[in-house]
Amino acid sequence: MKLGNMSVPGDCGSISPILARIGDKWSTLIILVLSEGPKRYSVLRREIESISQRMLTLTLRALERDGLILRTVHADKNPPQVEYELTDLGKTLIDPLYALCLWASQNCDAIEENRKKHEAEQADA
Amino acid sequence: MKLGNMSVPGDCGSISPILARIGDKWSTLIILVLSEGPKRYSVLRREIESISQRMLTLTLRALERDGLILRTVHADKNPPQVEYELTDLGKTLIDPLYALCLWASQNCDAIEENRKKHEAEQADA
DNA sequence: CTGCATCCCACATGATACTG
DNA sequence: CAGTATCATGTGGGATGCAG
Repeated sequence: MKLGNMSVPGDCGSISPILARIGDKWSTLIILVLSEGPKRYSVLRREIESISQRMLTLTLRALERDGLILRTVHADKNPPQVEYELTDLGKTLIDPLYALCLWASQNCDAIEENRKKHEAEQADA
Repeated sequence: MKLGNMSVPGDCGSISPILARIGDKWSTLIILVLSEGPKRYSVLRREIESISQRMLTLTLRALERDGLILRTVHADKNPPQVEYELTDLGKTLIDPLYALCLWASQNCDAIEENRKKHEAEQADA
């Protein structure tokens, strides 16, 4: 795939699935939250208010499977604790993801505005 | 939301929907393809092989609604032509998106490997 | 050529309840 | 605390056919 002057090594068919994973509803959020440092399961749940227990578990597993996060069980503790943290690979995702986040926060107003404007035009027609 | 030393203006509740939009299955691909320049509907269809007509239209409409792309109809032409291009707002997305793409292409092998390794460990247990 | 409408199914996600 | 299991559901997305 090429992008203007830039070119992406590898075909776009191979990056699309990756994009799908990190772009899914929760992965990005989880990675960003974990970028602050290791967190326990319950902490993640609290910080990502809207996520359901189920999806938190599923997403964490998927990210672990891909080697983006590390899951550490402290079985000796009572109550039991499980800590999640980014792997080195996972950490390399912080920067690009943060850039995207920044873009989103900077432009969400503009998008919102465009949406309203568009609705208004629709009403005319 | 905070990310290590960095902090994101606005709460994460507001950026999540944005991330969801640009992170959906097709938006990223379409934006990247359009970053090469304006394209006609049929051209987009050809370049993004796996997309269905329906999803192409739907995604284009959504992106247009958000002011990321511009839709221009050349009604005078025969056969009719419709051209899509990135708006200025849309163009600001290229860089962060490209960064992500680059990451994906650079690390998809590592991820693939991790996945296999993980499966092997599962088999042991 | 462009693209809308309809049908339809699979899957992703949510809610709730239960377990070690 | 950290999950798992089950059920219910909404939506994404493909196929097809029609229209301007």
